[in-house]
Amino acid sequence: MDPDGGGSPAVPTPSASTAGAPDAGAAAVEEGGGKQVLVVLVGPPGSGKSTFAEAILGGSGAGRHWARVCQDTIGNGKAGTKIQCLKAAADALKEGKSVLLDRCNLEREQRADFLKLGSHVHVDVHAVVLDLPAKVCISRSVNRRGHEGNLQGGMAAMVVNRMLKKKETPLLTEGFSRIMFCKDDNEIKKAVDMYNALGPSDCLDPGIFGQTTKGPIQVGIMKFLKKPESSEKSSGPKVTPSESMPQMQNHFSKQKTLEAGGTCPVEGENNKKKIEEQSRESIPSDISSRTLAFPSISTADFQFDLDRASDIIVDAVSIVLQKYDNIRLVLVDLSQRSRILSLVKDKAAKKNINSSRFLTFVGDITQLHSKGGLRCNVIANAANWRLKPGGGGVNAAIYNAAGEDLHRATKECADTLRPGSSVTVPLPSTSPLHQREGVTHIIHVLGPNMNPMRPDCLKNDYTKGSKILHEAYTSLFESFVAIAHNSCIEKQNTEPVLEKPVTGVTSPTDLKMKRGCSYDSERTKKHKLVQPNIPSNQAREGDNKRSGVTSTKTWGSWAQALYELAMHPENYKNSDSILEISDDFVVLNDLYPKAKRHVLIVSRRDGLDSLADVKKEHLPLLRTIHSAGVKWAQKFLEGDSSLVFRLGYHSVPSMRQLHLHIISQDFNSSSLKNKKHWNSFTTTFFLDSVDVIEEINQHGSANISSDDRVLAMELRCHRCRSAHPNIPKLKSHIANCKSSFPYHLLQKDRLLSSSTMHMDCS
DNA sequence: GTTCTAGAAC
DNA sequence: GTTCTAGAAC
Repeated sequence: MDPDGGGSPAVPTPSASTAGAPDAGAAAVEEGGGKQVLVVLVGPPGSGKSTFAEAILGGSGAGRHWARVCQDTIGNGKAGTKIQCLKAAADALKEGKSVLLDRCNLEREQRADFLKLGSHVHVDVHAVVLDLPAKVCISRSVNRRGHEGNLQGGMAAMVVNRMLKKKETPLLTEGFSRIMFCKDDNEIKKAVDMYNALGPSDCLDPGIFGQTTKGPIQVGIMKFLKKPESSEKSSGPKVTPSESMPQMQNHFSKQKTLEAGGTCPVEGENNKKKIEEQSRESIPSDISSRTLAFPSISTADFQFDLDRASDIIVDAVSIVLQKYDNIRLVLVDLSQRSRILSLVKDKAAKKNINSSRFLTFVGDITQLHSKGGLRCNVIANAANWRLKPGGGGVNAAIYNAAGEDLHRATKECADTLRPGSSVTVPLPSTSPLHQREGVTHIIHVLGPNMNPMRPDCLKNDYTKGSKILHEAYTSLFESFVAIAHNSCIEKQNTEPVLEKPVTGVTSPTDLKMKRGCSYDSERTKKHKLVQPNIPSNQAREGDNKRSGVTSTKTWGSWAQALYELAMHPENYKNSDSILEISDDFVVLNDLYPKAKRHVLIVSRRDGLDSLADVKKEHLPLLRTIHSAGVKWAQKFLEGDSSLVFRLGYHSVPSMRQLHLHIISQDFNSSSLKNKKHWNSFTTTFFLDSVDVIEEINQHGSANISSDDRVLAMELRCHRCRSAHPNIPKLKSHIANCKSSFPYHLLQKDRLLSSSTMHMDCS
């Protein structure tokens, strides 16, 4: 075989003859003057690393002994680690073998320890970069089945997308003696042939081979996940292709903005100083990665009523800040006399929103750092539905400032945007906006239109308009939280690579994944209800208006089951579902569990229908119930230490009688069927018991800010916050998502696991 | 809370 | 044709 068959200079022949190579073995490797080789394969999932390694292991070879060290398989079913790979590589090298390192190795940091290993044992360390187009890797990884590391399907697309964004091209200065780039299958085959022909005494020429200059990697996850909608079907605003859609009436005057120097409308101080002070006060130093600057949506060209809009902004901000501790939001407007800024500022103050976590800012959103002293990595764009540059206002300004990179990157992510949704676009590092202002992500967001001169005018239907505007801000903030969360995780945890959280496009309405994810959609099985073992004539009816009931909600007969249980637990004591009965509460398995473990602790206090009725005097009861919850969670953890529990109340429960949910966070249950189920446990609708107790202790009542609207929100993974188009896709995702939980859940014992409860998990 | 089912989405 | 959602009924 001619290893250089194609005559490509990228694939050199071994410098020593491969003919008649001596027999294999560590001694032979030394004798021939050739060295053992550690081949560091560099490439994302789907690039063909394993195929490459297998082809050499299975090839006829020239007598060299090879070992494959593969992170996907080294954990014997569990996720492998870099440490395991390092050890296996060191062992193989000690045995005189050459090593094929089969892991992604895309980042310099991920490669560094293996290069150190190579220098310690005096072997040549080569990099073979499987530099195939992103779309090829994504397509392969999405479509493959039976992958060793179980990275396939839609999840794989997101992982590949994310990993490629972080790719750092190997350099000789890292310590490689040789780096070879393979751009297609043909070049990969030549490289395989070359290593197959490498006898124990052969060595390959040092240097770089096959590299071509390339622009920044533009990966297009949405090409594989999203099917572009036809214009007829789109429910978004429709304009003819030639129309432009300016978002704001006031055209930017950049010169003016710069001179304004970004002054906060409230305090006449220099903004830079103020921002810095605030950062020192209560915000961590790396706050820029957790700051979102956003313009007011829909209030300029789309003519949304400013008073209503300001209510919605403050409400949406309030919700997201309650949910996430460690983020900062900045509403930006160009005008010193901005009415929306002053309305929002007043309402935020009235609502006691922490002014260091939410602020208003006068300035140009494209020059926040250079001219305003405000560091933030993420800015929102008031986009048009076609996600095109032009028009006027914020959209034009951001596209102008970001250059062609933004247009290109946006096209890779999505084609259109519907009112009420958002899409995250990573801004290439080549963009001037990235380089000058440090902006790493743009989140395009589209709000409702009230302007009859613009398409899809809602004709003053503020019921619909307000709903859409709220959805737009919620989607924007959730998209931002996903970025901030990932940024936080990346800093904390550099391995294993495949376990890093992923962020995709964050608009459920625009996200159209290909079908094919497996999901067990069996029709509902009938669950056996708890039946009282006494005649039902003892069951009371019409108790809703009994004195002592403070909430005004009326309960249907079906919603009274827990109340009946709490008042007469003795009637149910033979039921398998009842786990414990005390004077204060009854513990039972939820009849329709939404996770592997899901139990309810039902208060027995008459008059407490839901959290809305709870006052300071009920604190001891709440603490008793909480302790019981912790006890039962601990009991379940003793049976299965892999579970993670959350204890909390529904803001507006369906069933009468105060009850605490203890629910494992796998959400692996056939009873979890719809959006309402999911969102009732994973949004602000679910109030953690620890927070409820604290709020009641401090303010005398629970803060029930969420209502039914949050139950209709987009489906997001409770761990990585990625959005999913429907329940089966979501379930398929959460079954595999290994991202750590959002930051706020990791605080204050909101999550109970074998590690937080200091249990022996061996 | 669930079940049922029409019709939208694929 | 099948899958999935959402709203009505209970």
